[in-house]
Amino acid sequence: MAGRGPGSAFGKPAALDRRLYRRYDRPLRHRRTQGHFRRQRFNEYRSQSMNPYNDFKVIVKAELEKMSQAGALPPGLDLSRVAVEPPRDAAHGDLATNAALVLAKAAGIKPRGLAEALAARLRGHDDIREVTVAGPGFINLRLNDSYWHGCLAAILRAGASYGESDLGRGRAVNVEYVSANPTGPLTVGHARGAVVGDAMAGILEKAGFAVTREFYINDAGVQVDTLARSAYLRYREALGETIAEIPSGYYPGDYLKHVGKALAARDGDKWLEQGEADWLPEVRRFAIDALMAVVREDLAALGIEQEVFTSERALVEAGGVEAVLETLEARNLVYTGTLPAPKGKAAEDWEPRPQTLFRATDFGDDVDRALKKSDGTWTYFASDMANHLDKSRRGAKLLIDVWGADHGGYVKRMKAAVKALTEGQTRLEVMICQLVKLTRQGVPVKMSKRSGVFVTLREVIDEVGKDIVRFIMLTRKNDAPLDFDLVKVMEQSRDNPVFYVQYAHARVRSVMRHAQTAFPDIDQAPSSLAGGPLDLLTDSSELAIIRLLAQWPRMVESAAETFEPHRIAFYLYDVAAAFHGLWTKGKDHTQLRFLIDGDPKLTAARLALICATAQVVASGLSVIGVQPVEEMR
RNA sequence: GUCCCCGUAGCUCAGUCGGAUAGAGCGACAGAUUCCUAAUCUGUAGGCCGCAGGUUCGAAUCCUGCCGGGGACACCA
Repeated sequence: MAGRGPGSAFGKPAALDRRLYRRYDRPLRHRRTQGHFRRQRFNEYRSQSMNPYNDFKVIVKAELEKMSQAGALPPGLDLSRVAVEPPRDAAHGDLATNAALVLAKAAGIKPRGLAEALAARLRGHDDIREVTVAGPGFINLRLNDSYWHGCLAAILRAGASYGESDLGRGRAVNVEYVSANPTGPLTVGHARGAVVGDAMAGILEKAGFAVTREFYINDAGVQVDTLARSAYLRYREALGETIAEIPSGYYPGDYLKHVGKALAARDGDKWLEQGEADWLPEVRRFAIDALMAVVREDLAALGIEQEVFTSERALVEAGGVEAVLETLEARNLVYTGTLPAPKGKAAEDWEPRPQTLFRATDFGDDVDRALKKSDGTWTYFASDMANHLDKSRRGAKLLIDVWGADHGGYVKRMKAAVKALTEGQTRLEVMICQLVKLTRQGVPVKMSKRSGVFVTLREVIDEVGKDIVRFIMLTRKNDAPLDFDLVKVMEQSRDNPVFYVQYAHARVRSVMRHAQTAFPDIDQAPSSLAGGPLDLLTDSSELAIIRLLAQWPRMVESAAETFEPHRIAFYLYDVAAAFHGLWTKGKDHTQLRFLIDGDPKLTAARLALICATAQVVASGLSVIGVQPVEEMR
């Protein structure tokens, strides 16, 4: 109906996709680990990184290697499944490793026994305060407070770059999103895909990928012909004709009146007496240009700027589909055949018809797919294959498409196509976005592109602001339906995550402002705060926040690896909750307040903590394209 | 009929490439405000993780089959 956009929500990659991704990534990751290892050895006195999970994974693996060398473990064990993670329950410790559990079988040692042996070795480490073996063979590590203080300092010194990783190692990724028919302004339906795609791009950038943001303009189908005819109607109207009613099958929206007027202003009545075949191509081109300008403005209002806009029509005219055909024919993947009738659907008008087909079934699809329509022109699928081949040839070995849920049935064939066209060298990941249910105080707001009374994206942005739109769109997994209530998202309460997170940031800024007057001698530059007496931070709530902040890099990586941008929003909510908790704790226990009269040292340490908190919140918001606020009023 | 997604507390949803006693918000109940923004916070109650098998030392997570909800099923985009 309208490009790929109108759906809205994210999709969790299927199991098969996860496996594909891992295969693609494994050798690289392995190398990365080794690199880490070398660096660690090379620089033994380096204070520490900002990622305890990576640091201690290296340490755990090093101890395992030593155990192998000492004969306590068989040589050549596969350590790839060894993980160091936050324990499910913070009461268990700061870090937990599953090493004993995953190695027990291959080593022929009982998990508990292996765990005890490894634990004994880890007990010698400087930063580790306590090592316990629990459950079936988990090893829980508790770190010295000084380690976390060092972590906090490192976070502050890293500044805006904190959370960046080299997961992507500069590899090119193409993220294609929105990709609507240029037949009208963007609607709320498009907004989710737009936000999800743009946030995904931001996350991948943070994770070290070279990201291209792309928009594929579906300007070659019958819908843009309809657009042209609708615009032509408005053109006649602009020249004085009375159009009583827009016939069904035409786009009725008022926005086309501007197009009609603009065309009349430019060309006068030169198209009035001509036949459709003569005026249509030019009117179409004119209308598409006009509407793409509107679409770009709508995207800009959302804070989205895609650097590549690919026109389907231009791609086809440049011979893109021929390139596809050539590639496929070289591999004998094209033939003429007749597809079976679709089942379960009343297909009275169906008739067997020989078609030009792509052997999609060779690549996991359910049925071979048509490349040509009955009128001899290319199918949308054929030109979309050209689009994907083109993207791949431009260098991206990972392609991400963000589609609406109504295109879910299209995923298999496009993946098959990419596999065939690139001989498995390029991977396609499709993020499916479910519908957004737009309501106002619980009452559904209708949106229908053709009715002319739809709710445009612009209207929603004007009403609630782009930052709220962006954040709310990421508060659900993309493949789950999302409720968007125009009133609720403006509420200032804990159950409104946007507010809650923004408020945490604003509260920090508020304290910092107070500190400026109460403690003018404290230099608030993060690098200065990092040098403060951080060892004064000893309360469990304070250390809990540092641990949470230390998870930011792995949050970025996990969101990138799983293609799940919503994780960022949930993480930020957790950080905000920890901060608000500490704040209120200071109500009951005044010694825990951030600003302590007569104690500039403790105050400086507390400022370092909340400054880092605000920094991570701001960093997270920036990754998903939301502007942090200085105050809420 | 086939394929894809989903099914977790009364409601809305998290659950880190299989791990420990499955978490949060809302709602309910009980509390906290001379003090940096109470726009917040603390606590209590509430679960055969749709059902049944299977793989595994170990399953909400992986596999199979059902049940229930949504979406897609030649030539549209």
